[in-house]
Amino acid sequence: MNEQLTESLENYLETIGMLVRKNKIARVKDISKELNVKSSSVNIALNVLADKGLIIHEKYGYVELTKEGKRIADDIQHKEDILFHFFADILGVDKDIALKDACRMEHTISDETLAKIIFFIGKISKNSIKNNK
Amino acid sequence: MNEQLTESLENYLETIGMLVRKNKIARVKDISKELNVKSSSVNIALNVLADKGLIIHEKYGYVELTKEGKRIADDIQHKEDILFHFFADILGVDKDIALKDACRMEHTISDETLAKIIFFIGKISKNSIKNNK
DNA sequence: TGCAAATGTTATATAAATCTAACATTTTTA
DNA sequence: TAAAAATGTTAGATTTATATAACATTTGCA
Repeated sequence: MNEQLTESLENYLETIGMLVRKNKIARVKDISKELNVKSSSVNIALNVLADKGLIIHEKYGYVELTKEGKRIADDIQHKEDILFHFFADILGVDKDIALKDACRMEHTISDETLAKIIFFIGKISKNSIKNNK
Repeated sequence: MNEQLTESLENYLETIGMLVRKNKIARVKDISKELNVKSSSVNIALNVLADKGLIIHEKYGYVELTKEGKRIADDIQHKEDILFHFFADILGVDKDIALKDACRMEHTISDETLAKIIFFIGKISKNSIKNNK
């Protein structure tokens, strides 16, 4: 159940999660547009994800995340959010660059390092309040 | 001249740089051992790197970095060093995990974000001295 | 110094991720 | 409601990165 997904498959899951949040549904066309790949590529990826039990996709129908698929999608989105916040708001990196970096690093950062970053953000924020800046 | 290398090719370059630093020379066998790939895979990668003008590799001979190859290898190594230092020494991440994360993220972090991290490390260090801790 | 061991290379195969082109189904609309 | 447009799927090709197996060269030592 816990085999490692490729960066590509993680991106598909994350995108499906985002589309469901935004539009209630996720379609092949939307995934394709979002990831800048052809819909034939999307189909192949969806078959793999369905085989792994991470999505449900009936022919010509919408794409849905299973419970496990949603867990993974949310986890990756969370990593992206933390990294983006850290880069853009704490380090002061340009927002476009911060997002691009976060979208790549979300696939490789360990839970341990992420946890330390979250802890660090908390500490920094408290200090800012204490020092009134 | 500035086409983007794959993560795999960057790892080969970086490893060659490390071996030359450590042993004066880099051999196919050592690269293979270091990266945990077969020497046939190393050979294929070396051909690609030679085509791109990043290494010199005469048949059955040692592998050398060109000036441009060395520049790239050093750049990646520098990114790894900064990330490792930041994770391990500033955030307090376990050294093994910090290194593993640094070795993956060194391929995706932008120069801008790296520069902000370097600046941040400098600031933190100064504060530590000022606050005597 | 010649042979065995170590090292390096090439040929061929496989997996992942993408593409184009052809085809199928569904949706929209005249 | 039938034809056109939009969307989805499948087949087959390409690229990258790896592997195994067979072969070539170099090195080290009896």
